[in-house]
Amino acid sequence: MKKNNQDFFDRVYKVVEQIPYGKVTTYGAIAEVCGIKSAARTVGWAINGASSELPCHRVVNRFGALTGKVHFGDPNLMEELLRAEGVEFLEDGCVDMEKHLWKPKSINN
DNA sequence: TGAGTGACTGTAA
DNA sequence: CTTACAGCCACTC
Repeated sequence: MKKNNQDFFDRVYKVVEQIPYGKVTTYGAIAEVCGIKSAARTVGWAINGASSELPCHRVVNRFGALTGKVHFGDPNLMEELLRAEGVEFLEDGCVDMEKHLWKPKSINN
């Protein structure tokens, strides 16, 4: 019962859309809210096939590193977008998770 | 149908 | 401490 794969994608889209301005979240957090915390890798796939309207630049790995920046077409674009939103970066090139980490809540559809 | 890959994470050595 | 391996789920060849 219930579709699984498609539903997972749909959930990912909704979660990413809920990311507030100037905030970021992690793949694991999204996957967990989607019901499969172990599917962090699949979250990346879902975002990869998502619409351009999706703020995928606010999605980073658990370290805050912009691992998906290469998929934006320009490696600097992701960082520029986040900086434009007021997101601070550490010397490591990672997002300041302590200040900008946003924990997604239940989808609640 | 089966094997390989990937925008991740966690544990082991 | 750093490096390697395995697990997880969905997609493509």
